[in-house]
Amino acid sequence: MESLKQFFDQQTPVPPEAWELIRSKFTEWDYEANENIVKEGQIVNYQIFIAQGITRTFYLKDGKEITVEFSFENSFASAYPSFFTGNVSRCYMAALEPVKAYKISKESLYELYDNHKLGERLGRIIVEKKFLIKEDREATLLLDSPKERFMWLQEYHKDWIQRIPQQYLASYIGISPETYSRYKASALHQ
Amino acid sequence: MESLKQFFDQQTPVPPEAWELIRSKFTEWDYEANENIVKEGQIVNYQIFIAQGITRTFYLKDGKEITVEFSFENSFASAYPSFFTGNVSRCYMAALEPVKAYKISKESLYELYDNHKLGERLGRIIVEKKFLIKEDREATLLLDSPKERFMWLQEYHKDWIQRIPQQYLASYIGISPETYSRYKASALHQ
DNA sequence: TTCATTTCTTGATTTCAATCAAGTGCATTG
DNA sequence: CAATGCACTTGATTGAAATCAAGAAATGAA
Repeated sequence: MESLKQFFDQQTPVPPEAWELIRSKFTEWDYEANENIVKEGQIVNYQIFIAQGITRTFYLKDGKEITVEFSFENSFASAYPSFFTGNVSRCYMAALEPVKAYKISKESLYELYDNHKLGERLGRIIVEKKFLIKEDREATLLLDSPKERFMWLQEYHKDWIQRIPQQYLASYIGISPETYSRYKASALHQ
Repeated sequence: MESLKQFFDQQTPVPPEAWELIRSKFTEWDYEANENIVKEGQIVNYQIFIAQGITRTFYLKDGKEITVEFSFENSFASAYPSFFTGNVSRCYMAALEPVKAYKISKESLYELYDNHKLGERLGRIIVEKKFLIKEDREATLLLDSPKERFMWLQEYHKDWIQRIPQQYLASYIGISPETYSRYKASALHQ
């Protein structure tokens, strides 16, 4: 779980004995490619830290999958609306590639929160970062045109383009697969 | 600052001595209607708790204001991307009505975080809630049509419609003022 | 390798909301 | 009380992306 330790240390220094305790709360967990980690209707009472692989979070509307999030190695993932509220999840989370993860239950996490200030701090910092991503995304969806969002992807997320099927990228930036394909073609001819 | 105490107590119980300390970190602050509380380019190192009034957060793109948030009484507001990252703000925050607020500096807040587990907890819980709002909003913007977003407003936020000028509501749900007006007219005739 | 299935591309058409443009009503103010 | 501006409405037009519809290419299983 070295990657997890490193992740925490990047947020705030974690002394060895705290790390031992934290570590003991996590269990290893693997998911196959395309496996649904979370399904709509489930109550999600855990988070995972992704050591390897990518997850995709999406909603199903009128039979269409609409992707709202990709989570990569060295980050936490969950169906957060369900996790935070205790309500059933409206979204799915699936493994895009085989995923190696460390799982922590809500119960264990809250134990950590109750007994260790450091736990609270890590929890706060992690959610602050997630909030920033969403805020950014909100601005993009409201301010930028579909074409601008496509170009943002090309400019800042070449790595995503390598690893993630095009249809999911299209859906993530809120455009149809056809439009994505056309933008791609027209970007090449320039 | 009774409203602030109540707000905290709703999140997690706050013992009297902790409350005394917390209270001492806040200062009263008033803003006039239409006053810009935050301007683009500023580094925002405080949050406010709104006791009375509404604030509106917006981006300026090509001379157009695009509203991303309303904050009402009994909630915290700030230009969070700037507050969390320390970068200059890309958005504005203005008072929609005269605002009576309690202000806390980042410095004081972080002091509270450092010295009191309760501070961390409150900070975490507040961000978690803000995150949920953004996540919900992301889903709406990606999943729902302009008309559906308008209807959502009509159904769940009648109070907003009472208090907030129409142009801002239009911008908040990502449609033009003209389209908003038309939807409104067609909703009346049904 | 071949076959089947899924993903991506390309073309034709449609549609919904933006934009452009006038006009109406309302409030503020001199 | 005009008169100026501002918010909202209504109409005409445009345009960008969705949808519909076939193919082409890539993937993967037998």
